Amino acid sequence: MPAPPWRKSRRPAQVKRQQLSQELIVETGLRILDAEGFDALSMRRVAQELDTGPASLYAHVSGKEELLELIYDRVLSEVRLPEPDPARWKEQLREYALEVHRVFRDHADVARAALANIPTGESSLLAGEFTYGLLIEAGMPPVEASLAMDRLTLYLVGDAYEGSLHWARMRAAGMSGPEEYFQAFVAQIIAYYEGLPRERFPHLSKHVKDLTAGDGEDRFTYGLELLLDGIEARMPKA
Amino acid sequence: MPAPPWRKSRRPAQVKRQQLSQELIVETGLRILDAEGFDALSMRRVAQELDTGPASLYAHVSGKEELLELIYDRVLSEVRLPEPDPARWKEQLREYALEVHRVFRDHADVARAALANIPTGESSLLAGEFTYGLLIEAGMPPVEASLAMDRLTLYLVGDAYEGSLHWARMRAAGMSGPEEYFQAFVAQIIAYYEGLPRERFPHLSKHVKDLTAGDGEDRFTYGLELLLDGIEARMPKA
DNA sequence: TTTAGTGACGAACGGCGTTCGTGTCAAGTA
DNA sequence: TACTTGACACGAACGCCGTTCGTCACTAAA
Repeated sequence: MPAPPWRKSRRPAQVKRQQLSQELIVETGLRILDAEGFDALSMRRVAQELDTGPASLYAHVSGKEELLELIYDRVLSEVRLPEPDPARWKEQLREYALEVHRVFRDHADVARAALANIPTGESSLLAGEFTYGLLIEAGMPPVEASLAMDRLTLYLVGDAYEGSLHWARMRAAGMSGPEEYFQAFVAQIIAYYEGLPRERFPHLSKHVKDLTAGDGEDRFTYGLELLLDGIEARMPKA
Repeated sequence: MPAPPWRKSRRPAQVKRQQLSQELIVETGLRILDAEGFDALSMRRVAQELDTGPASLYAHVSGKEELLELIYDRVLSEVRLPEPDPARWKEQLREYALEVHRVFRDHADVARAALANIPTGESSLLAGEFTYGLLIEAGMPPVEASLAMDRLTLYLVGDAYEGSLHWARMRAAGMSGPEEYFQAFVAQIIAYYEGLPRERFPHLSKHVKDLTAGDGEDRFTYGLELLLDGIEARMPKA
């Protein structure tokens, strides 16, 4: 006996629906984050991408905050850690920092979810163990090694965060590539700084060109070397 | 002749209404920021505080983003700058950093509005001129001085940002003072880290106590000295 | 075959930033 | 003095957001 035509079947194509899962949600969130940026990442957007309503996500994730943490740790899992070699602690710390920097650049906006999270995810912990172990085995006192690790991490995340805000602005301005944005941005700054009154801002207005020198990479490296040198100066002599 | 009773007077007490102005809006926003935190600061909340509707603000401020920038610069104006003395550049830079740190602590959440803003406000520019001039006059090449200033600023704001996120958590947990939060927080971390498998995280689990040593102030100072020492090592000899 | 439990999800709540159109009033002009 | 003009104030609405509630379809145990 056929169903009466006015009774619409409730779930037209249920069979093909893939199961929701935390992993699927995290992966989808990361995809949105990479493609459309932090501001576009909402629970509703993730649900839409999965052809469902926002309420469905809450069975697998306690809320947006947890989702962000999960995405962050998922990204950190892309960081490749070498076998620790305390004799080369400085080189290895530098390589580690550059590796994290690279991963953060590939997932620009993930840093917005990162600051002030005590690492509890698997990948964060592994990264922490690597850094901390390296400093300890190189001879640094435990308390100081904690501070050094903490500051280095703050630097990595802080720099990435700043970069991601620039990225967001670029997107908001409707630009396609970093070059275009960078160019327009620098031009703006130069124009503004050159218009400053010389007597009140003698140094800034004199060195406008130098102020805008160096891209993000240069700046990151410079700050990194500052920190590493500072740490080295405090490392007990072998 | 009395007005018909059904026609309610449109503006009951118009006389006493104070004029809106950009300064008033900024000051109100800052008050909310300090008292209730970043997440409580909304256009509607500011308008409410001024006994008006949110639309009224847009005559004086282009939007929330501009409001945040204005508040940020307003806060920076509390930073007191000494007369530059290049011979004492390191001390002065340290004092400057501590002064900024102090101001950011008084207005915890303002750092959330600060990252990635090329300084265009009056106070930001004055701070920049101070820092930059100090490095230049101390003998640092202009390009390198730009990098050093940039990284130092990033550190100041990044640290404050992290602190403000902690503050927000504290508020969300309904705690009253930093001590209570700090205590609960540290206890949580210790418990978690002690539960880690020893074989995978030998260093982390061995030095749990040391990992949580040092309060925010200690950490800030340590990172600051790292940077300053790094800069000093690059400063051409006098 | 009944029951208990779980995941999916439509609908709604309260909040957000911002825009539109209208209303009011003061200053300038004829 | 009468009229025009323009700036400001603001109620209402639009389209978002995160989250919660109650209900429904379905599965697995009893």
